[in-house]
Amino acid sequence: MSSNKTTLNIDEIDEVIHGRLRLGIMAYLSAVNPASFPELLERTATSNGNLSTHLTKLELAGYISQEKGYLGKKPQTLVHLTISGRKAWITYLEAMRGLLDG
Amino acid sequence: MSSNKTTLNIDEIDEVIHGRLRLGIMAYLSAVNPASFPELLERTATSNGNLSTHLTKLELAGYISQEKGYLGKKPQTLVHLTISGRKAWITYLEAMRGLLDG
DNA sequence: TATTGAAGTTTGTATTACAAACTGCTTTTT
DNA sequence: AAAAAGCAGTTTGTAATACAAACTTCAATA
Repeated sequence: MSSNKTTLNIDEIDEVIHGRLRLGIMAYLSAVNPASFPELLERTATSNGNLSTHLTKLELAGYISQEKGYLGKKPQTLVHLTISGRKAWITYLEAMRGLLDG
Repeated sequence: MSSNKTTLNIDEIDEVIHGRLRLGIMAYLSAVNPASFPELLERTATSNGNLSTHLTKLELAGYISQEKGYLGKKPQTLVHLTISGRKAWITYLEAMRGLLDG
């Protein structure tokens, strides 16, 4: 069994995904994949520095990959949700729904 | 309108509630109100020090109140979800559902 | 050729999360 | 009766986290 009467399963909540900004990134990527860095910047309304560090964390966890290429002559990073990332997202959704729906 | 095309509404996610342990506390209190300190300790499977500090945060936000009394001769703190806390919980649920159901 | 600008990264700081250590009271053991 | 153990919770110290300011690099424009 995945949960019992004596403990809430908050330990099942993946902290890498749970962080507010990373949650936004993952939610967006789950719908739009890949997405560019500037696109994520606009959607999440954060600073580029902050976005960069959080993308690095997601990348280290294996949930996204960053494809550094060019759009014309401008550098453009495309952020891809990986297979592992999509699985983690599904798992996160289930854990949260379990918690939120009581 | 509460959301538009250009931004995810991650700023609507209440950080006081979103923290993993506080989320567990709030979820539990939304079903069992009030709950005792030892009861929360068991359900959340954390240390008493950590539970104490997070309860203080929730209290400062006005989401819970701590009623210090006695069960026989043992001190017992009962943790109550406040009206404001329940409202904030509902709001949080809606924000998260919006984000997760995408 | 200087200046502006876009696309990111690195660095510094303030906040947060967590558990170890502590306090105070009660019950049990010797 | 004194010491030891246990329950209930708080305070304190440290490691990790989040965030934006400052920096880097290259391209387009004045």
